Amino acid sequence: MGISERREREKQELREKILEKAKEILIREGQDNLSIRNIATAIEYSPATIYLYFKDKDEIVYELMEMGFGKMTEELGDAFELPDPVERIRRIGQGYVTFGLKNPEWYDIMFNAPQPIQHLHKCQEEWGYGIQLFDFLVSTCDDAMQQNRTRKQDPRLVALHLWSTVHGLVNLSRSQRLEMVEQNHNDSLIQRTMESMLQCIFN
Amino acid sequence: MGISERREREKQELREKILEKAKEILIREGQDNLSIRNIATAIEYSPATIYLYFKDKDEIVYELMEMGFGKMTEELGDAFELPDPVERIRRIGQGYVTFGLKNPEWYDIMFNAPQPIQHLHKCQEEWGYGIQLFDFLVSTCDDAMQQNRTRKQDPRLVALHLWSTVHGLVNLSRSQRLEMVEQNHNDSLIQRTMESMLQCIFN
DNA sequence: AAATATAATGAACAGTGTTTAGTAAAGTCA
DNA sequence: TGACTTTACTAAACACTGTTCATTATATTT
Repeated sequence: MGISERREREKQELREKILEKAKEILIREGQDNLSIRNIATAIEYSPATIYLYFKDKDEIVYELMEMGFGKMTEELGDAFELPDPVERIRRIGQGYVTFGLKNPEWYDIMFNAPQPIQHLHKCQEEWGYGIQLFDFLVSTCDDAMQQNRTRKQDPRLVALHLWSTVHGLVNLSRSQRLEMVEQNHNDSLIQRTMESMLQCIFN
Repeated sequence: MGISERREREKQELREKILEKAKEILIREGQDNLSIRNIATAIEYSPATIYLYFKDKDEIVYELMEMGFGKMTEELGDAFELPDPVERIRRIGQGYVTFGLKNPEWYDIMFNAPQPIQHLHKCQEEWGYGIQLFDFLVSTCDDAMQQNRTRKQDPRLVALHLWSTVHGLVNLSRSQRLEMVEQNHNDSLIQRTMESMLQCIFN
């Protein structure tokens, strides 16, 4: 009988419509306006209906985080496949920061918001995308080390150094702290700082 | 006539009591529970009264940010006066990160929250404490450069590199992203990453 | 004591996430 | 087709949030 299958499909469709509208609200109105009621209005259902498709708001934000990682991975494009490890790191770093500066709402959900992590804890699951990205960075740092492009040390320390810096730069910009200490702060200052870091880590 | 002076004094006292209770709530219950109503209950006045002493909540959070800077400066202690610029940077960096990890609520208000910056915009004022700290860092980097302890370059880039990294580390820890990618993440991993950065910038 | 100036508040507004009891619709079977 | 069951949905409520404003209470001055 195809009825229960159709029902399953319809259920899936509404679930995806909720996420689609949530995404639109996030982009157009920001995280502050991403409320259950606003999503409900957008999909033309009552707020309570959303709870038949998602356990809570954390789960919706978690799904948005996954969408964000998809978007970022897409934008990073072929940077992952560059043969030279240092160039790989450079291009990934630039792409990461550019993504963060151009999509602060996405970035915030992916790397700052507590909701997705809360959801992972509730499900006892791992942060797949994050782990994947960090592990790739660690192994790329290891590649660079094998080629004597950087000092011998725990590659996780180099990876964390890199990640912290780009994360810090994006957040200092997003929180308006950078423009408070550097009036003529622009993307170039951030780019040059990144380059300064790369020059200092690799050779 | 001393009456208007006494009134002024009483007004100041209640204002400070509000901030004192706000601070207590922030420490004991976190930023999420720092609501006007909770403060009102704590000072045994109605919520509306608070608006006779502060323009809005942003102003209260701004004042807490200033308190936080006082607290941090205190904890950094004599690190500012170390004669060796690199040692100065090392100790300030360690103090900064330790403060951030031990006082996430304070740190968040000081370096992440939008409210204090919103307040500064409304008053058309500058971020005094932040500028002071960053400028000190820039000039310390300059000192190190004069002593040939680091490559010749714009000291602002080195300062921003340092700040971004420690800011990134504190935020990755605070947002639980670090423990998601490194199960046995502890303060030592962060400390070693900082040391790795210092080894790579200075000599 | 009456008039005035200051201080404080109750109640409301428009919002938030979430739960629950009850209703409407759809599917099943005689 | 009509009765029964299962599924889908929602109105209303709860306990919150920041903020404003008309009204009341208190303190000071005349």
